[in-house]
Amino acid sequence: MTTGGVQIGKLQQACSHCGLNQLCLPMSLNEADIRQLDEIVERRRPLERGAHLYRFGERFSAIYAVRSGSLKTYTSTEEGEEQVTGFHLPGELVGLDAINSWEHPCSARALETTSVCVLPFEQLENLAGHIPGLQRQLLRLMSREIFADQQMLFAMARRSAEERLAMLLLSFSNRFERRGLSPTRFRLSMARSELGNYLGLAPETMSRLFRRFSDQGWLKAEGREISLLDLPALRALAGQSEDEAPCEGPAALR
Amino acid sequence: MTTGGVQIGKLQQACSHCGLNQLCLPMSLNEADIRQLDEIVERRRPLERGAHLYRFGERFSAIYAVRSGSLKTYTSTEEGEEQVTGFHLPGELVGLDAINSWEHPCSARALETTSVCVLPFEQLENLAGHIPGLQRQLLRLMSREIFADQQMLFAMARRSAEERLAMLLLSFSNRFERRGLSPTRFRLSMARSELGNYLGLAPETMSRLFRRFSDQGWLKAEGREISLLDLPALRALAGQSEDEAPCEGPAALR
DNA sequence: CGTCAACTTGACTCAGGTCAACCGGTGTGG
DNA sequence: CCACACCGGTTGACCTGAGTCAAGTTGACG
Repeated sequence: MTTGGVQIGKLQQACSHCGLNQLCLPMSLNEADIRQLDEIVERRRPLERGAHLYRFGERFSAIYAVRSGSLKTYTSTEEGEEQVTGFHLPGELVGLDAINSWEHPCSARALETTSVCVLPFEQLENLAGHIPGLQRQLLRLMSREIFADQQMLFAMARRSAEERLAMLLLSFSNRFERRGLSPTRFRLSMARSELGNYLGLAPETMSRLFRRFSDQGWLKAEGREISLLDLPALRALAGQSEDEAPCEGPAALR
Repeated sequence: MTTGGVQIGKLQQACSHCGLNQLCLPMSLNEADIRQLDEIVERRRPLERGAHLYRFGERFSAIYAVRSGSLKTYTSTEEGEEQVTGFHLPGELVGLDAINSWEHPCSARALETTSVCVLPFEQLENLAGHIPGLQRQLLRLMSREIFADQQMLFAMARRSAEERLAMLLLSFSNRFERRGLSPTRFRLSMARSELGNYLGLAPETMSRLFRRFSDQGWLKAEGREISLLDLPALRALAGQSEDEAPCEGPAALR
């Protein structure tokens, strides 16, 4: 047992036993392929709240899958402005934006105690060349990220503050639901101001929005504990028709 | 010779002779690998201005590389609102956002007479499994797209209308320059209102911005013919420091 | 108990949207 | 060949959603 971000060994959970494997990279791989993937996955001891997984400008060496907890990724300018580019929940990959330049173009920081699986990129690339299903899944996940960013772009360009918040809440709702958790009651691990930053809104605006939403009876918010009380109303606001498959479409919003 | 979108044969230019091959997928492949890539590339007769390369909801079968001309991609809601998600110049790939769902989540339409190379996805995937350099380049280009979308997100969330326009103009400038064209004089193939839509701005605002920019002596605009007269001023506005490598960083903005 | 950060609330401001009128080029059909 | 319509663009007047600033309030934690 050593200090630092040192590997703890492949003792416990392998991908094959991980409850998230149907959301994550192993999705639709067979037993043997998953075993090969397991060979290259490193598991470190968890990050503490506020700790960085990587920082802007660091050399890229691996992509990461969130195993438990949550992360935010953000860029910052010289002037110190910060822009949150995403919140990442268990089963989701981070670091895909660094493949191009081999440098992380943003930083990733734990919002709570968080453990990740480390996927050393060169080995992953190599393995993907041998396992078509893995290559495909990697491309799919990157494609999904592109799509999600475009949805978000649309939201930022054309949607009002209310609509954006509704979309974000539904996005969380869907992402919790996919993991088998309640789609209507969940605890957010980030501050209002971080949500606001992500949506391009001032913290004061967030506060007013939450108030308006709970006055309308659409949700109850006790601090970071959220209950969504009227999904149809939120969907209507977010511009999702009632029957729209909530797992595809705008719901894939990050 | 047949009608419709039929293949015209691999007569003329193969990737190996294409002037864009250092921007496009073949980048950093060797002769032999490029030949294999050439095997699967289809080249159709050009799209006319206004014609669709694909439409929202269509089954995904291939990604496309722009060879000449230009495209816009856009999503539209049931209510008929349209949101431009990108402009695509020669050497750039489109359709990457469809890999995830096997359906195009947006439409792509030619802004002028445009020819594209068709890369049937299953064959491309297969080939990428055999040619590590190809797989890597594909991942790189997708990664770059993710990064560019995030830059754009940042711009939409935190930047003023002026700053956004400056960024977009510099993006075009850089993209023309990479192709060996003038970074300061170019013809845009899209309407002001399409630029505005992309940036989340009303056409009236675009008009006022162009006026303000030319009053300041930063550019001259005669219709769609643009001359950038003061790159440093535009860079300052866009938040790029003078010496910042213009080919990486925010310049990769699409 | 004091401190600090997250969150609220209210008052005011302003960037950019909306609406309406108008201009000039271009295509079209009589 | 001309009249008309249409589209993209421009300009002005006005309005409003959300940012900003300032002053609390609440809650967690040492």
